[in-house]
Amino acid sequence: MKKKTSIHDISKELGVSSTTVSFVINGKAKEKRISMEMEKKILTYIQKVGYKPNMMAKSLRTGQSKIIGLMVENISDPFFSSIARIIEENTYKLGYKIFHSSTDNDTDKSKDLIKVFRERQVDGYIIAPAPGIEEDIQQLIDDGIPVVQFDRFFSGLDTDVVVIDNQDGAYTAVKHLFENGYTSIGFITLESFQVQMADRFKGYQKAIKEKGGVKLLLNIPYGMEPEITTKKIKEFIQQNKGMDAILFATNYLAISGLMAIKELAISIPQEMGMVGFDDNTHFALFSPSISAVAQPVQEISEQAIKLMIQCLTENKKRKRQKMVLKTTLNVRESSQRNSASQLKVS
Amino acid sequence: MKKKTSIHDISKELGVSSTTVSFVINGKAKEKRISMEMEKKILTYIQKVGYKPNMMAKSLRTGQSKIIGLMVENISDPFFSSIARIIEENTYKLGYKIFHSSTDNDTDKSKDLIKVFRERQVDGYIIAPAPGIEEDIQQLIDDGIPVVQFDRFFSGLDTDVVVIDNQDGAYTAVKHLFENGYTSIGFITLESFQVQMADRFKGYQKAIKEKGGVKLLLNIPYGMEPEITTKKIKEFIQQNKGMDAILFATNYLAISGLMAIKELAISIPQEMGMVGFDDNTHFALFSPSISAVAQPVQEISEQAIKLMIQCLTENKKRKRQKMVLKTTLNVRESSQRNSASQLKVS
DNA sequence: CTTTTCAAGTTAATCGATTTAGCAACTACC
DNA sequence: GGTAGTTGCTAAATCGATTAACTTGAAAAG
Repeated sequence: MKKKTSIHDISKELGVSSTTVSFVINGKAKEKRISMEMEKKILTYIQKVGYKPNMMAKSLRTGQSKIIGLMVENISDPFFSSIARIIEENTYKLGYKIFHSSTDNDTDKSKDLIKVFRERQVDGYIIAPAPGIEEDIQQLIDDGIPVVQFDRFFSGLDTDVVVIDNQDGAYTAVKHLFENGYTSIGFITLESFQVQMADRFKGYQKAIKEKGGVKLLLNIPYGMEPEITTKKIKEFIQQNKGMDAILFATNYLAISGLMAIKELAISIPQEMGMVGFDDNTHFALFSPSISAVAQPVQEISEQAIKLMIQCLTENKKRKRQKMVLKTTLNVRESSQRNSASQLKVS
Repeated sequence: MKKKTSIHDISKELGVSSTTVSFVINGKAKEKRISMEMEKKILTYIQKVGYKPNMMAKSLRTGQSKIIGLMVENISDPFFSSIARIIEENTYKLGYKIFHSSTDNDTDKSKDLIKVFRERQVDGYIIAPAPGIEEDIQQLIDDGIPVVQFDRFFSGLDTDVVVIDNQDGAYTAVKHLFENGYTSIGFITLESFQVQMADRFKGYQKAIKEKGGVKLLLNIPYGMEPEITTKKIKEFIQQNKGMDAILFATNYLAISGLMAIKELAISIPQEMGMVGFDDNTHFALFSPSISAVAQPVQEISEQAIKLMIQCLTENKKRKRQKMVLKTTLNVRESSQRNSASQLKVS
């Protein structure tokens, strides 16, 4: 095991002080009045031995780890993994690394993760917060650590926020179903008081009220096995014979719902229309293809990074921003019984 | 911004030396003969102020970062994100954190990432290597840094390896297609010399040879846009009219293939059978459902961690292991024209 | 000729831990 | 009473960087 070369090894080898080497490495040669020849000499040598600074030492001294903590619900969920991918890619270019962790939307796990991140001197947090960690985030803020909330947020906290217009997304989806001839629309969502879910419900409710329709609601507890979810959805469908369309509040609920509908041998979109919240590449490939409210994943990621970098680089007393991004309704076969698929039948 | 309490703050406050505090924190109280009262006193105080050690300082001193680098092809690919999730979860319990990065299977990007990881003093690497980074990994080995290769590997390197039996997986899939009455089976794969792809091809070839069939091969360059891939697959299908089944070498090739088949209005499994390599939760939900060779994701992840932890904790001269895990063929509708779906038709 | 200014570096403290070597005080034993 | 052993703790070096403060010699200014 070769010992890595340190800045001291370099300084000894070249017969200069480590200060000089440090200045050169950090591009402060001009500023600190190091001669061109010295600079060249050091740079050449560094190149030759392939010196790489020890970030641990650097971080210890400067107090900056150049690590951003990313806390999501579940990194294996396509929505979050896409975001993780983009965030990772972009922050990397700026010299930051990402620690990420899945919270499972669990309070204790989240609290614990924040602790671990703090031990690691993470510079800032991009976080889709689990319920019940408001105080922990407040603590971060009090300690001057930048936080960007995304996907959902605690409104009582003075942080930057990137979210989508959940209410509008759900509203548009339900209206779309009405316009396509569906009359009794159900909403299957998570048993959750988090804003993103609450807003999707509000959007649903608003659309229903406008039409004077009846609310048909199913709440699934968080973290349920897919099979159990499917079973519950089947029961829900059977108990509501008149229901002819469903809006699903998350992508995996839509998947479980699809399974339920398949098992009940109900035809989509003829007997039952459906729209999912949060689109997926595969939705276009199902037969029938599945309509969905698409989140602007790229934009969410980029805005979250942008805000985080602003926090990290600009003056402390920046005003916090809240970005609300628009969703897009991707209309496909599953929600249109009076168009394309209708034509096929006739 | 409150300054975090350090071990010195504690020692000063309690009027003891920082050595003593350190011993207690690291559970060496008995070993280092610290009295019970002193231990209790320190532990109580630490609890009270919520002290958290600075891992940067710790790492600097000990030379261990307790960080494992995970390099995958693409973190937003379901296969890799599932693995990332499991690895993250399990290593976390052991006090390790994960840095991960997507290589895009790109040589330069991978080399660069290894550099960055080294700066960060990553303790070990779990890596699905991109082509052309054999020397860089060898360098890691020479420097005594543990490496576990997974999914694919360079056979010239003395590292632990976790892979699946790609050849057998592909062989079984093709044989299955033959058994279900398909006679002319194509193979759509990536233009790649990496072992995992080479082995899948070998398995295909072996099965074809046994039956005395004809090889029908399409190589798609890596990193192609899905639309272009779909176009190429369409052309391939049209140029090979006799071909009645296809094995796809990756999950996203299967998706592009599905799109191509759909656009050509060819019926599955009647006119064309198909099997994907690498299963996906959604495959069971397509109509028809898609058969696939499933990788034991959980086991791959667990073995990779196990081997890494062994490297990290056991004596240096451990013998490297190569684990070859079995795949499972999940038979669904897309590959059976003479069974369930056949019955429906008759 | 003295004082300033400037160029080109260097010294040494520091970040927050770990760890080796050692010190004082007490007990035990012959 | 002298020596050895034990108990309970501490001093100080160290990891590899950064950086404020200082030095030194030469040129410029007065």
